[in-house]
Formats: sequence, structure tokens, C-alpha cells
Amino acid sequence: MEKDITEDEFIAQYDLKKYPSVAVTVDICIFTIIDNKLSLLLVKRGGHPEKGKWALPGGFININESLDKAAQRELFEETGLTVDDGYLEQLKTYGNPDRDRRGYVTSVAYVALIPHIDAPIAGDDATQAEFFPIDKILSNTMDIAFDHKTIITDGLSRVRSKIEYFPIAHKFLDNEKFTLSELRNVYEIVWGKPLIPSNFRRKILSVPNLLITVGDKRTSDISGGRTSELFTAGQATEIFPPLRQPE
Amino acid sequence: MEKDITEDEFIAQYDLKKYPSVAVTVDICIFTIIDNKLSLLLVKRGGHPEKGKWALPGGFININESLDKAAQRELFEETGLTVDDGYLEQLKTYGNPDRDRRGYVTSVAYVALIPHIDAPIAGDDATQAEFFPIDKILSNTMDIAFDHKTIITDGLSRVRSKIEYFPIAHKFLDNEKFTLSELRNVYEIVWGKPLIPSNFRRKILSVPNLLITVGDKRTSDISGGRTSELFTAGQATEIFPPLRQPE
DNA sequence: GGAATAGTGTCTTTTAGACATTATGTA
DNA sequence: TACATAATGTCTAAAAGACACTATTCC
Repeated sequence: MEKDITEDEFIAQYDLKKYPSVAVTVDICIFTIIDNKLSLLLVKRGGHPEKGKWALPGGFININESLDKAAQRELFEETGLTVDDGYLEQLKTYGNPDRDRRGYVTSVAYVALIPHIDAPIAGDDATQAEFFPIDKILSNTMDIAFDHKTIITDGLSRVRSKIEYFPIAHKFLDNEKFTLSELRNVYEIVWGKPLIPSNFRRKILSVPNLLITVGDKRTSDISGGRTSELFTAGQATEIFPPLRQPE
Repeated sequence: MEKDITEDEFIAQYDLKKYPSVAVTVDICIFTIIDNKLSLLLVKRGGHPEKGKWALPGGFININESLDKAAQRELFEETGLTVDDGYLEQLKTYGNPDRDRRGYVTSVAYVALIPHIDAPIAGDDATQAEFFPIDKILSNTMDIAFDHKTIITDGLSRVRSKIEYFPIAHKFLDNEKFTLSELRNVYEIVWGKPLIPSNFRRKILSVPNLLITVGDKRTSDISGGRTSELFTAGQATEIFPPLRQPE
């Protein structure tokens, strides 16, 4: 055993490999809104295992990068977006000996919210990359690889609850400046429930520093009515009291 | 490259070691209440690295167990308690190349709430195991190993918010049957703020199936007043609308 | 009996739900 | 002008904050 050696000496002679060593991947639930439907990016696996099935974009971490950096890299590789273009947070880590036939592969899952992009990019191991409506993905009509369906379910409920407390819903929108209708539309799509416009307005505008009037007007992307005021996200870091899902 | 081979053939010739392989540990924030103070179990590191510093109990996963099982095992090793004796959930995963001098060590952190136990058990690598008040731990007077102080901070805020929505506060209590004062006391200690007893009662009892009257009475552990009714946890899985921290 | 908490009741305030009404733009 | 949404306002309901008051039990 060690006896009165320094930490430097200890490190010099230490071999981490005496402990079980596992592969770590980062997989991302990249949510966006397409045609007024909450959608998620999946890639078709080009190689074994689970070849031909749809999987979350992701991959093995590099030995010199943090988990967060790996997630940011993956997001960029698949979408061309940086973390500032959207929202990215760690979801949960999935690890057990049986989830991947190649061995003990642990997946650190992330959730991202991004605005609409023209075309996702298929990575190394993937033949296609495509956004699908979340309803379709969860409807059992698609072949989902590994335990990714569980991850997607967890990711979806994270998003649904996260937008209650944190001002991140606007990350789905294509413009820095948006109308209240556009923002409300995001909530309605993510929650799958209609909101009463006047109540939504009252609530959102009652939170200090949540939205900033930009002094400009245009007609909402989603409406045919009159023009409306434009807002940008303010400095508020939380929505308190939170917005609540109806019912 | 592979060409029209089956998945079985692919797995047979596959070597996962071509990807960066990291060590995975599970570390647990084991919270309990001692002398009306929210406390956390720490172990003093008996070996390098970070020798002599206080660390979260934990250790490397075994290659044949899931992350959750590893956490349950660690909890049992340190406290003698099973997961049913308390509450255990995954917190977050911490991983970057620099957090442990031995190499790329990823820590999957968990949070546990447990009732009072007589004596924690020091594990292999630890010379002592001891509960400390959370205030002391965060007061910069203790030498905390690795990035465990960050983990503890995250764990604390998880606990504080989790008890708002989920009926887990009673896991701190020593008895299946408890009074409303005892339960309220838990909230007051975790949040560090006093609650108005009558309002707490009204709120808690208004949630369907949250608490069940057990038809028995005794005087509260924490009081010198009259006897009060005893309750047990009901089947409710969430507190809705949630309890809110004052101020 | 006095002290202390248990338990009930009430008034007020805050916040959200529901929806009517008016304003202002587009087609 | 017709229509659709923006924006404002109002009434109601739900829920929480504050606290008075009564009931029990221990010492």
C-alpha cells in the first residue's frame, strides 16, 4: 500500500485502469418547432449496432473535453448552431451494462431548444438526419435505437416543465424580436393546450424584466390580424410565480 | 470498414476501447436532519488524491451494475439503509478532464434523504464518516475534496425545490407515523424559514391523498404542547399546486 | 392553573381563469 | 368594409398570507 508518499508520487504511479472503465457518450434531444409541431432531431444509424434505427444525435466524448463541451460540439456538428443560438442543458445520465451491445456505454443526455434551421447535418455514423414531430416519435410507428425512447420521454417532460419557470421558450423563435402571440404559440405547442391570450399577456408582462419592449411593431408570424408590439428577452432569469400548464 | 455483416458478427469483432474510456464514480449527497439542522454525510479521504479532505461518499461503479444500483449500493454501504428507507434520485453528472488528477473521472451524483441513523460507516478509502451541518460545509471552513462543494450546492438546491412538488419530506422522519408539526419542522429546516402552522396544515391537508389519518395520537417530537393526530404518507405522487418557499 | 402546541375559523391579498369590449391593422 | 388579432378591462374563483380564537395536553 501507499505509505507517506506525496500526492505527486501517488499520481505518477497510479493506474486508473484498475477500475472498470466505460465509454461515455453524449446524446442530445434537439427540440425545435416545425409547422407548428414540436419536433425532435433524429439520425438514422448507418452502422452497427442498431443499424437502420433512428437514434438521438450524439457520440463519444473526446478525452480532452468536458461533458458540456462535448454536448456543445455535437449540437454544432448536427445543426451548425452554437449554444448561444439556443438553449442547452444536461438532462440525465443513463447507464447500465445492457443498454448497448458493444459494452458498458453510459449516455449523458442533454436537452436543446433551437430555432428553425434549414437542414440538419448527418454525422459520421448516420446516413440521414431529420426532424420528426414528437407525436410521431412517441407513437410506436418508428424504430428507435437503444433506450433512446426513454430519454426522449424524459427530455420532453423536462422541456414542458422547464418553460414554466425559466425564460427559454423564446429560444424556439427565429427572431430576437418577437410578439406575444408568437411566444404564446410556443407554449401552446409545447404543452399541446390552448391559452387565453389576454391572461397570457397579463402574466408574462407582470414578471419584472422578463420581456423588454423594443418599440417596434409588425404583424405576428402566426396571425392575420393587426400589428403588435415586439419584445426581446430581458435579464430575468426565472419566471416567478411560474406559468402553469392548463388543466 | 464493415460491409453487410450481421450485428452479431459486428459485436464479435468490436473493440469499444478504440473510444476514450473513462472511470465512472457515483457520489451521493446524503442529507438528514440532526439537532434540527440539515446535515450531510462526508467522509475523510484516507488515501491520495485529496488525502485528508472531506468528500462525498461514493466510489467507482462495478462493471455489472447500473448507475442506480451503484448508488443504492453506496447508500447501503455508508448507512446500512436501503433505498426504501429513504429517498434516492440522480442529481447530475460532472465530467471534465481536470476534476480528478488520476485521469478522466466522471461523477454521477445522487441525492438521498434519510432519517436519523446512529452511526455512519466509513468505507474503504475513508478514515472517518461524519454528518456535518450544511451551513458549516458551505462556510469555507472545511476542506472539501475535488469539485464536491459544487455538487453539494447543486444537491441542496435540488432538495429545497424537490420537496415543493413531491411528497418526500417525510423521508427525513424517523417514524412512519408523524405529526403535522414534525413534517412542518422538516420544511422549516430545509428551507431555513418559519412557516405559519395553520396555513401549512390547510395546504397539506387540501392535497388529495397526500396524508392519511392513522387514527392515533401522540405528542410531537419537537413540541411540549398537547397531543396531535398522526399521519402517514398517502398514495399521492405529487403536491399540486406545490408548496412554496416563503419570500 | 399556566404554558405551549393543536386545531378551527376568518379576513385580506394575490394570482389566475373566463370573457366582454375596444382598438388597429390586413385583405 | 369585413375580419382577425391586439390590447385593455372586468368579474369571479382559487389559493395563500396573516392572525385571532378555541381546544387539549403536559408540567
